[in-house]
Amino acid sequence: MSARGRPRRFDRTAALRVAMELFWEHGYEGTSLSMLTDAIGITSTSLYAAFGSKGELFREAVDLYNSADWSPTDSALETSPTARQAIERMLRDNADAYVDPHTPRGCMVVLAGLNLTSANEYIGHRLAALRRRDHDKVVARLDRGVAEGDIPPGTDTAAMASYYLTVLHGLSIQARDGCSRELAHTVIDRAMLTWDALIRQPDHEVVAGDPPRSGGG
Amino acid sequence: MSARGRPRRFDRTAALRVAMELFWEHGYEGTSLSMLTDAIGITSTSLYAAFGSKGELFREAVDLYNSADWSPTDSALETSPTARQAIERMLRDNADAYVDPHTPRGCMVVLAGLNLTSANEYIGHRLAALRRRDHDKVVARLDRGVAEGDIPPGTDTAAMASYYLTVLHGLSIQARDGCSRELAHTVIDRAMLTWDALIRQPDHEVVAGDPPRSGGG
DNA sequence: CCAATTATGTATCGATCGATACATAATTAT
DNA sequence: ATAATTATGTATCGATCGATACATAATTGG
Repeated sequence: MSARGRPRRFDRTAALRVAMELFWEHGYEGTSLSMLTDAIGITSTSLYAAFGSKGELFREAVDLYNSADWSPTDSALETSPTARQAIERMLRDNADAYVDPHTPRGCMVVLAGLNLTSANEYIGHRLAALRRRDHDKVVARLDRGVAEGDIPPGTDTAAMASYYLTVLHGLSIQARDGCSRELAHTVIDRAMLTWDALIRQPDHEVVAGDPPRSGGG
Repeated sequence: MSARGRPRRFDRTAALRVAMELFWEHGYEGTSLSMLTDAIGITSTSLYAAFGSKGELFREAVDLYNSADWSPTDSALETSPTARQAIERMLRDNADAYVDPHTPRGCMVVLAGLNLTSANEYIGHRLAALRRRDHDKVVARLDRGVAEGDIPPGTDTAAMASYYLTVLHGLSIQARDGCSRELAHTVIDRAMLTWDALIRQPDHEVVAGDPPRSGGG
């Protein structure tokens, strides 16, 4: 690729990952250039040459965070056979990621852009747009459930999506506050009770849906 | 009180409220001294003379936020006759505050200390301690429900509290993302279904609890 | 070898951060 | 009136913010 010129002395991908974890933990404005350069082990000159600016670096870090390896949401929604299983897997896989001891706690998209100076408000808008996209994906998956018959027609899928995303976003705060994996899954147990209470309408048949798990496997 | 000396030319209480709203909206590090002095209309000298430091000012702002006027949680938990009504009122009154157009959206205690430099981590710890205190209050109210008979003995009140606080914290993010008051209450409708699914055990009588509201008061 | 290209190292930019020194104004106690 | 006390206004502190200028090192293309 970049054959010409003096070769880069550091691993750009590894550096991006270090930056992602710093932004993830401390947020955009809570992460300074000196924190980034110290953690990566390069000078600010090299960082700017490789990534352009702090805002560009953050954008790349968010892209990395949202890539398939890091974000279990897409695969949970797409591969689960029923809408109920899709929601539950989305919640449980994300919860596992939120309390993973190898990475900062909670969701970067939720947590990294909340405390911003006016000059950097666009960062918050970008992350809010990503949350809106997740909301739309959940609604689409629920609508697919309606189309496929495992959700009764007439169900307010938008409200249902908002409810489960509220739980998901709340779990980011719980994770930041140190909650255990077990407790997170117990919370999800309770959140899934809503599904059974709402979807099992008296005049509708329930097609699929596994029983609520108790522990969290 | 402060009879001696030159009288203060600004309203300290009003200034504190302005500071509270700025910290509430932008977080601790997202609010600079110049933002504070510009919004209040005083010089940094006067601000330091009146409040000591940025950290002290923030502490007073959090105290104001947690005072009875601003925090409906305590009154909801204490005055509601049943545990179910206490939880539902806590959620609905807080949700109303989160989307109140006269104040920043969401909960200051949840949102203001998430993106911090290492030097200011104590701010995050202080707010986390307040969230833990809320958790303990909810558990205490649920335990009281067990003692008074409207919750079956053996109920995992700690898990129940974590669940409802997860929903409450998630509503702060939803509020930041612009959700309507109606949608917030619809989310709470769904959250309260968990109560009925868990508390109405087949071998236990339900003593109290109003039916789930649909719209939101 | 030489030119072109790309990255690095040093040193620093102007702006802003939170915080203060110092002199002055306005009030009360005596 | 004078001293003591408290607040204000001006001007600025050292540190850090994100970002760059400039010279040098290391590689490829010719």
